[in-house]
Parts: sequence; C-alpha cells; structure tokens
Amino acid sequence: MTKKTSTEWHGCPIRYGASIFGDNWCLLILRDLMFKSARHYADFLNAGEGIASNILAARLERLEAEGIITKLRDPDHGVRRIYALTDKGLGLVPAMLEIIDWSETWDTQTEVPTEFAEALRTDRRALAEKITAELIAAR
Amino acid sequence: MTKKTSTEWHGCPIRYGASIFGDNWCLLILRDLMFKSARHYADFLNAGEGIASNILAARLERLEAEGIITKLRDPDHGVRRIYALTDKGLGLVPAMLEIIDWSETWDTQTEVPTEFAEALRTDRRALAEKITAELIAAR
DNA sequence: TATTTAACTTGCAAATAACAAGTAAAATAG
DNA sequence: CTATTTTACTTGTTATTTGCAAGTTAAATA
Repeated sequence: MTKKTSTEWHGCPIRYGASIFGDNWCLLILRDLMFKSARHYADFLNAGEGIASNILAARLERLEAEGIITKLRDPDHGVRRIYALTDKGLGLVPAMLEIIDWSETWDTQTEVPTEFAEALRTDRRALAEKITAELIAAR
Repeated sequence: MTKKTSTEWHGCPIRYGASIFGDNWCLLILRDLMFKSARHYADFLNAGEGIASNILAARLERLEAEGIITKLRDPDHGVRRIYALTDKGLGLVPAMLEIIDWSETWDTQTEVPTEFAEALRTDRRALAEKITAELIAAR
C-alpha cells in the first residue's frame, strides 16, 4: 500500500500546497495570471468573479510573500504595479492544467475551447511548456 | 498568445475546480483518502490537522454532494460509515501529485519520502495509476 | 493647477469557522 | 437483557474572515 506515515511525511506537501491552492481567490488570481493575461490590480478586480478590493489586496500580498508573484512598478505608468508569476508561480502551471482537465472531464457545465482540450489530451507537457514560455516572454 | 476570452471559456474549469480544490479542508480530506488510507469519520478527525467536527461533517457532505466521495454503511460495524473516492474523486489523483511535486520542489520544509519523490519524477503516470489501482482495490 | 486614474485602505455588517459540549444509534461487556 | 462504550454526527456560542461601500493617496494627464 502506498501510505503516508506521520514520520515519513513530516513536512506534508499537501498541507503546504493547500496554503496556496486551498484558497478559492488565490486559484482565480493564478488563473487570471496564467490564462487571461492579467497584470494590473484592476485586471483582477474586474475579472468578473466579483472579488472585493480588500480581499484582492490581501491575496496579492500573500502570494507575493510566498514568492509566487512579484509586484513591480509599471515603467510606463508609475502609479501602476505589474503583477507577474515568479518561477515558483510558473511551477503551478502543470497543476492548473490537471485541474482544467479534471473539470473538463467531470463537470458538464465546463466548456474548454476544443483546441485547448485537444492539446491537453495529446501533449500536456508541451502545452505546459508553451504556456510557461509565453508567460516568461511577456514578463 | 494562449488566452482565455470570456466567450470561449464560459463554464470556466478553474472556477469549477476551485469549488473543491480551492478549499483547505477539502484538500486535506482528499489527501487522507488518497495517501493515508482514511475511511472513517474519526480517521479524518484525528488526522492531526485539527479539523472541527462540524466543519468535517460539512465538507464530507459537500464532497458527497459533488460526487467526489461516497458514504456507505460499514458492513462490519453498522454505526460506522465508510467514506471512499468515486471515479470522479480518483480523477483528482494526478492533480494532487502535481501539487506534491510542486511543494517538494519549492518548499524547503516539505519532506517527501525519497522513493515517492523518485517515482514522481521518473514515472508520474505509472505512480498515479498505481495509487488509483490500490484505492480501487481497497474500496 | 485641477481633474482623473490606479492602487489600495478603512469601517462595518454578514457569513463562516473554531471550540466545547451534547445527542443518537448501534455494538460490546457484564 | 441491561449498562456501558463506540462512532458519527449536531447544537450553541464565540472568534475570525469575508463582502460591501466608501474613502485615501500618489502619480499622470488635461
């Protein structure tokens, strides 16, 4: 039996992962960063999910503190900040793709573009690398 | 650019996934089911994370309502219930493995057994299938 | 110099979680 | 066959978090 014992798994990876992944708003912010080209505060605020401004600020701060995103001045517009995924944040792309695949498989309401679903099924690693490369190019 | 538009991604897979994955306690319950052979209410309650009994009951109900777990009488002990992953729940094993891998990679505190980490890196699909097969055999 | 833009902050009401204790049904012990 | 224990919850209360509406601040544009 593949089994955890409390000694073998002392620093539990799921518990750590849950500190970021186990939060509804963090997941949606990461989605916007990865798949919706969100970069500015207002992008997340107006992403259509209805996140409150104080909650958004708190989550961005948490993600930054965890080293998952960076917050930098926008050189084109000094009052703006640009939020971007760090390498650690980009490391979550494969996990996100798994969740997308799972939702597509099991939730009838979920509608993923055919092209994307196809890429997910046929060459997931390539898709992850493509998305990652694009995000690196854009930052 | 790989990009979501609101029309193409109407039933958003991340939003759906977040309804289960985006919850700390749900993630830990799924972990216990997948990797710690948890089956009974008390197993989750005493998993060491300190979940409150009312919260546990609420989460188990939600997971059951979402079709991710089943709740059945224990034939050996009528007052007991056995909680087990459905096929839909088993479908989350790969996503969980991605999170484990990510935590192992990026969190210094996380300690995954060497054998497990090795299997994760060399043959992830095989590992997912092995875990899934074991869980099916046990239910 | 005055207004607007963009990123937050603040204060408060409502919802959710955590804590401690209690209940109910079935099993075991005497 | 009755009394105790086991197991899975529920209930009531307090603490924490969220959601909402409005306000603040710094930089850009008019």
